[in-house]
Amino acid sequence: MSEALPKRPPSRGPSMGDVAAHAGVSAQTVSRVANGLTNVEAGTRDRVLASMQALGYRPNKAARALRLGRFRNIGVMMFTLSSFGNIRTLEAITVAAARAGYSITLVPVEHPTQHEVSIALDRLLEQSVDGVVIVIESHIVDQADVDLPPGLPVVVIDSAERTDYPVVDTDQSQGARLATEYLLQLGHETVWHVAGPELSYSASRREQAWRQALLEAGRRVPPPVRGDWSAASGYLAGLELVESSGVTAVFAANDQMALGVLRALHERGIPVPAGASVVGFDDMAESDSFWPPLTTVHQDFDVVGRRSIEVLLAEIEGGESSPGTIFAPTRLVVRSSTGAPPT
Amino acid sequence: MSEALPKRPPSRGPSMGDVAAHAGVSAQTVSRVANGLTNVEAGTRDRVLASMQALGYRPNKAARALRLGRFRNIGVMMFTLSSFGNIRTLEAITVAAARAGYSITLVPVEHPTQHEVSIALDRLLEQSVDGVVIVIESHIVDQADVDLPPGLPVVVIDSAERTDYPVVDTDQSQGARLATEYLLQLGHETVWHVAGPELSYSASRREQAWRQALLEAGRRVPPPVRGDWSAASGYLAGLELVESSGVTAVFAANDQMALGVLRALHERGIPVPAGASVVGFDDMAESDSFWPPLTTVHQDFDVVGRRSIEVLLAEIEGGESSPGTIFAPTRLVVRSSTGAPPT
DNA sequence: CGAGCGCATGTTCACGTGAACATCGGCTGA
DNA sequence: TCAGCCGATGTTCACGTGAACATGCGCTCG
Repeated sequence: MSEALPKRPPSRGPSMGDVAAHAGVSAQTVSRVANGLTNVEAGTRDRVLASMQALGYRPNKAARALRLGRFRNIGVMMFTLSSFGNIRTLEAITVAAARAGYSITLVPVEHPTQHEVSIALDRLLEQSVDGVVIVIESHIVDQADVDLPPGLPVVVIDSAERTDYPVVDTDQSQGARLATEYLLQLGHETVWHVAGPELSYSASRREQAWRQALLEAGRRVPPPVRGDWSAASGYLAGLELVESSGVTAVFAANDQMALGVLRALHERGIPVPAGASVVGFDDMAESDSFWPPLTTVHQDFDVVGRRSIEVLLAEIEGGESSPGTIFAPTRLVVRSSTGAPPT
Repeated sequence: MSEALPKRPPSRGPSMGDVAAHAGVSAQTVSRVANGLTNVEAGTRDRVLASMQALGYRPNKAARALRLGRFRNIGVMMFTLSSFGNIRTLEAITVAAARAGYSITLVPVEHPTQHEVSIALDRLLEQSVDGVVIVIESHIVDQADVDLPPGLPVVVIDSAERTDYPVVDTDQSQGARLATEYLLQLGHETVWHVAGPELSYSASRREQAWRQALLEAGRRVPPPVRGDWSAASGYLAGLELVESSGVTAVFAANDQMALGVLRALHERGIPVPAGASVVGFDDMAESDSFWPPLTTVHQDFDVVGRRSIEVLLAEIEGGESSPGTIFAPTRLVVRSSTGAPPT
């Protein structure tokens, strides 16, 4: 928190009053024109528009927000921009919000600690936001002793379990099942798993579905190796898996870790997919160019972003809160990193 | 632009007046406490703080902004979140701004056309922003017939040439030279280049420096192959390069395209680095896990983000505009994708 | 032909805040 | 003892906007 010392007067632009004086009408008429109301005579409207143009008038959002009690602004709280999923989600949210005439205020959380989440949430609430999208492992959000103001519309992404807020998310379970079953179907005896961090709901849901799919097929469930979503952690996990014997199929909880696994396999001279198959999750743009191109579970982040904003706007503008979870389906994208097990 | 129909009154939170009444003081005293002024008796302050707590008071940012003419908000205009550089820059900007007590409003530009840039800029100006960071190929910004309001503080990233605004950027030329000279030093006769899109200043500066370095070393300058930053375009470029004979060293204008080049080389059975060397630009987190791990030019996006905000805040709070360019230095990260040319 | 209605436009006011100025009480120093 | 001053607190006001209400004009219809 640094101090702000306003050294010079913050030159304000022209106001409605200025435009009104220039056009020879009342401020209210300018307001009507600015808001596109129809009950203004064409000639008057043109005159006002001309004056706006001439003076370079721009409506003052602060004044409008103060008057209306609405800001047309949505707060987004996000832990990191390092993960592909978060980035794409943010992009989708931003675009969807912009289309609805809302802007986005992004609040970073540098470290995923309760304390920092509380701080960030606090800062978010002091912003002028009509609603909030939280894209953070909700384990942390749950633990954080923050009480969201009761009236504040909220949507949570990458989360579950709590039923008091609407949740929008990719159907993690379906995707993980897709990946696991595909590998089994190729003839692999079982499937190893490189899991995401413990704190992440998406990670645990993917892991759970992987386990479930194996159990249902009556296969052995090997112990999962845990990473932190990063390619580096995937590499480490890959090295560990290579040590164990009999690993023929690996399902990594995201593409970045899958990339690390691929590296480990290459380093140890294991050909992919001839020696081992690898499947990722996310379908990031680059996974097509991995070596070999990665078979992965495609997530539709655009849908997640769009639906989140829809739900949030329904809350904001309609007042209808709809607790519950909306799932976006996934699909398997088969490329060259998967094949039959070595004989 | 959708219509907003406010169906229910936007429940407002408690105001200073409410807190004042609750604490038995005047609204002005509440204001003083809220702003941390010292001329309030300890007992009074405690009473006010208790009342704030009790009522769940949060200062209304719109009212404050209206009163002060300042918003503590910075607009960021960005074309895409698909490029690693943009993402890291955004992250750095967000963190730096948050540290200074500013929030970030993100405005997306879906397609890099003049028209959309104008629209976006317009929308940004209607937001309550104290300043703007533009992270867009400035070819487009230049062409767009938008006149930024004269008083508005602006910083441009990924740009150059125009001297009326401060520009903060990575030292593209230095980085490209680093990469090219390193490859020559390894014994390669010359260096092929996979360039970025024509519209990008960073791309053209990297290309220019690559050319310059070759010329200075008295080497032949092969025709550059142009991509669009994506791994897919890098793959295509790689296929094209593989056709030409005598390609032993490739400098790709970013890591994503380098990844595509690697894929093309693998596909054609050319070993890296034994058969050909590849260098990227960016040092994205994953490049360490490419196969083989990628030698690349490391950009310090944190510095770029931080310096941008510094310059912008100096403009906003100090009123000192400092046109000119600030360059952040790069460094070469040598990994396993480079080696001596095949004999 | 005049009462009344609809439509364009004007006037008033409050949204929540903080700067400027006003007030009030106690304390210092000649 | 009292003028003067300082520090805590209160009062007034304007920031730019849009809702609610007021005005005034022309036209329709009985």
